[in-house]
Amino acid sequence: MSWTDERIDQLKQLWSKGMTASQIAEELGGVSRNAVIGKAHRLGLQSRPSPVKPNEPAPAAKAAPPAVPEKRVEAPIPRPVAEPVQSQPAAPAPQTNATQPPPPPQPQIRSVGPGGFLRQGPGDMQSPIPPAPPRRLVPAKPSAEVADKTSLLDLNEKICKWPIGHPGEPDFHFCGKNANPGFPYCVEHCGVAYQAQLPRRDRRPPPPLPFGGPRIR
DNA sequence: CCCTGATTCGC
DNA sequence: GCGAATCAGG
Repeated sequence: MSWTDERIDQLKQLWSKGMTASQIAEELGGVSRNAVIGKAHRLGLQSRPSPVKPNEPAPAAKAAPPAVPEKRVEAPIPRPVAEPVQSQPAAPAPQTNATQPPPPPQPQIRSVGPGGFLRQGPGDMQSPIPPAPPRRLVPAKPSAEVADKTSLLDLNEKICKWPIGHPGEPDFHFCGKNANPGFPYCVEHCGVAYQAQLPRRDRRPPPPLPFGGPRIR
């Protein structure tokens, strides 16, 4: 396997996402953990909490220099703390590529689920699936605001338990629609929750989670 | 032992 | 540039 632009991009994303080198290697396939680490360093990716680091570069144990200290003194700066931290707001450029107008993303039905819900390919999923309800900046009144929301206490086997929003937030609740018989979710959310198993090659985007998407602060 | 990332160095 | 081998901490 070679490091194509695509794979490099995946590496960057997964690495910055906090995945371990092993996980990334497995995800990419065809590369070892070491390959991932090596590439990450060559790319200049910021290293996250590493098990061994805080010390000054110890003498290479391999060469085993008997008495001669070191011929190439690299003058290690004691405290190079001020490293230009490049913030990565994960805001990819618009990429207004005139040569390649984005093809109309047509939801492709992969199969039909037991309850009649339509399975989609992962690539057809919208990024954060259930759009999180508007965030409140101030705590809402517990009573009126949450009155019509399906709370944890309202859950039973007949209603959809798909979470809306994030736990702990005032307006966190559950879908509450009629559940697909035999499933914890309604037909609609079953379509999101249960996807046809596809070969690894086809699995591009990260698996959708039954939440309002990754927490963004 | 397992895991982790860092580093080295032959290719 | 690549990555196996190696190192070293948890």
